[in-house]
Amino acid sequence: MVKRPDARRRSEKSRRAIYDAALSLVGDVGYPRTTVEGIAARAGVGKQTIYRWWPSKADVLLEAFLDLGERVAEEAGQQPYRIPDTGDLAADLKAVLRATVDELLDPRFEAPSRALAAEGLVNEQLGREFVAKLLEPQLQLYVERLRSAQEAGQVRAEVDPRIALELFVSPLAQRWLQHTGEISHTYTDTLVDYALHGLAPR
Amino acid sequence: MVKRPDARRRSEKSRRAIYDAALSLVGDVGYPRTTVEGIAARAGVGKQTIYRWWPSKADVLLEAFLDLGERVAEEAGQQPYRIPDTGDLAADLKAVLRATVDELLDPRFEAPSRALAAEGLVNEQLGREFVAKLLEPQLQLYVERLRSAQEAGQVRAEVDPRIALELFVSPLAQRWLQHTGEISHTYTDTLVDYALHGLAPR
Amino acid sequence: MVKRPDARRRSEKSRRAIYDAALSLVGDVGYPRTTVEGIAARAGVGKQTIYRWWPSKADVLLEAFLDLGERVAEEAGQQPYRIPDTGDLAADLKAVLRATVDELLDPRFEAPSRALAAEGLVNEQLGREFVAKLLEPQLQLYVERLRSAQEAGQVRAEVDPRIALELFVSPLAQRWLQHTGEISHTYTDTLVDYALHGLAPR
Amino acid sequence: MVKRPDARRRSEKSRRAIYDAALSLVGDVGYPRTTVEGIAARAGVGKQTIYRWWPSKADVLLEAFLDLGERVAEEAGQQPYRIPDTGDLAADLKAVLRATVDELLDPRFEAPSRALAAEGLVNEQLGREFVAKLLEPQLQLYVERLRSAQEAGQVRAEVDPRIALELFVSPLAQRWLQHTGEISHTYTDTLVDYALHGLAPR
DNA sequence: TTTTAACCGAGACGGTACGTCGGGTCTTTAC
DNA sequence: GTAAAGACCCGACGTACCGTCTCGGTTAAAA
Repeated sequence: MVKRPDARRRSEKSRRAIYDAALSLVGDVGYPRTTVEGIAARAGVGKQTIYRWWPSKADVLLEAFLDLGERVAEEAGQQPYRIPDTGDLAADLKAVLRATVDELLDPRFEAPSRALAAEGLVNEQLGREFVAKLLEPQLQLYVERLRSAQEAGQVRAEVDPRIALELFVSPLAQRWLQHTGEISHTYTDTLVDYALHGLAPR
Repeated sequence: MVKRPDARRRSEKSRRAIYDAALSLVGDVGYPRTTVEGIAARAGVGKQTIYRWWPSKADVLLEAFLDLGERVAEEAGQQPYRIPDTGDLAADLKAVLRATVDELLDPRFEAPSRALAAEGLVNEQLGREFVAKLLEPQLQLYVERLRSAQEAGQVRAEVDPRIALELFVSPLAQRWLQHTGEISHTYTDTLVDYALHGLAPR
Repeated sequence: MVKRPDARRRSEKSRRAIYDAALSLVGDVGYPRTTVEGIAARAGVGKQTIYRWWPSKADVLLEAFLDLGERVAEEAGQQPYRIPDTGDLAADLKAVLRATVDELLDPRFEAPSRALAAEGLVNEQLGREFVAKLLEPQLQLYVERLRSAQEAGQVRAEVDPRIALELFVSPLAQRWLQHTGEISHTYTDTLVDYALHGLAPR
Repeated sequence: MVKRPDARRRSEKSRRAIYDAALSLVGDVGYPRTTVEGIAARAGVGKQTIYRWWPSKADVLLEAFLDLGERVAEEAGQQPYRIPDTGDLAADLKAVLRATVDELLDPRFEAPSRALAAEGLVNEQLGREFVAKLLEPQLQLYVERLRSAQEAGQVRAEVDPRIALELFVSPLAQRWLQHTGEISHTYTDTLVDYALHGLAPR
């Protein structure tokens, strides 16, 4: 039987400091050279305080990143986010993807999210958590927008939205993750056009 | 000035042993717990022999993997590979993607290629090499097939093949890498259909 | 200025429990592996309750040991102890030393007293306390008995009793502490004989 | 089966540096605050180099101390040491004990030898080694001198020299180790006198 | 054909970080 | 309202690997 620490007595100050230290360290020196000891030192915290609450540095980073997302969302004074629905599917998708491109190029997000994605490839458990907590909720928004488009007759009824969304989301993801190409607003606009109207002649 | 070792005197036996040890270790214990020391020990080789020829374990693995690919190709008694061109673009693409699915599910490839992809996300230099030596050559085959389809009037002339191919390749890649969904022959068939004919009604 | 705890409000039950836990732990796992945390846990007491009243585990043990001595003495229904004075100095000394041998071989005393002696070698302050509270009072009894023997003409007048007693006490102590030889009744008898009559021929 | 390191490849420089660092650290900060990490740092050596060759800091110190003894002995350009035998037993013993007193008061020896003695009380294995390698050889010299005195008729034939020597050696040892009294030339002279001629009137 | 230089297996070395343990302090919770 | 429980910061533990280095020995190129 493992001794679980008492979460009620947890120091909120330390938690915050650890999140901040983790994110800033990853930004400064990169993920592989970020160490638990380094996080503890920068956070002004004992190593044990990290090991008490997280099993590994990847988990620290995941939580720190989720927390960052929440804080950013809160700042933006948000109601649960949805993809805009102006009636023009192409325009709505292009707008959202342009925003995504901007976010992917934001250096604050770059290092930690790439690090998490990488760790997730190799560490199955973390990968699933990463996907479930960060990726899927985003993708679900596309599913909803595509459903609405199907009702409006702008997308064929027999199309599976969960697969359809990958036509424009995955290419962007891959270019960003694997540096297989530049990412830009024109690029994502093109993706939307290709996906909606197909490659074959009409 | 760096001392370059004399490649002519290199022990072929050691090289082979190191490749084998690296691949089998990654398969056995996973990439992060694969160590240079471990590879050396399993290969029956001094550590220095590894460091003499490769700068890092990632590079060892990359070469080992490239070598594995070559050997497999050789076994298959292959002329330089091309995507079949039967005149039916959809059928050709589906066939190739089905073969890719089979390969991705082959456990021999699973651990090392996932490991390399992951390392490539975080280690820019390795990532570029991975893309240049493994990924791009594959993608180039699609570019050629799509060009031929354009000439045959099966793909619109203004479509950029390098982007177009991502509509079916990237979704598969992402599902496999990030476990965001199952991969199967029906799935890739669907991708090809969606990509060629678009999501919007005709 | 240090905050002194209010000794009047001290919990007698905790004190007892700590003494018992400390002695039994030292007996069970040895001094170096006895920890303050371990004592607290076994005593069912918070660590702070120990640190409130003692500066270190050595001091806890010293007090616990003194207390043990007192309790044992009490059990024995004792008036302040003196060395018997039957008029036969040799016999009296031999009797006392035999009793001491028995005590030294009692496993209840072995671990803690050896531990305290060891700690006292290295921790000067504790050493002085150990000597002052445990050792010197014992030695003083010998001083008195030897004085009485001098008055009876059984010991030369010019002999310094404080030094003289060391002739039989120190060898026993050293053998016990440093395992430099076995200790037994015959051994201490011999010591008394040698000390009283000298090594040189009469 | 434990992996034994190859002693032939051992770095003599590191060994020396570790001895020096260990002795000087014990001298500077005392035994309990001497850490393996500290020794490694001061010696400019990796921790593993210490753990490779010694099981604990106590063993490092023991060897360092033995080595110091040897070096000092070598400096003194020594033939195997013996207690002088001028025919006058009392004088010879007094001379040797005076020298011992001087050595015990030498600050170079003080900290490490006290530390070793202390550790030896609690760590049985080390204690035996300490006694066997350092203490007993010294005591044996007294045994020989006393035997010679017995042959010369200056010590009673039935006296056991191994016990007899404790009459003057142990008191000195105890005073030094446990701070139970000052040590000086007059003190050891007195011990010799008492031991040789006894406490009882002639 | 001999010499000789480099590679080779082996593994010790100075280091860095790991994850754990316990010290001594401070805070929270429960009796 | 006191003290148990235990989280906290800190520092040392002993281990695992890192990447470099040195040691003999073997082996293949140059002389």
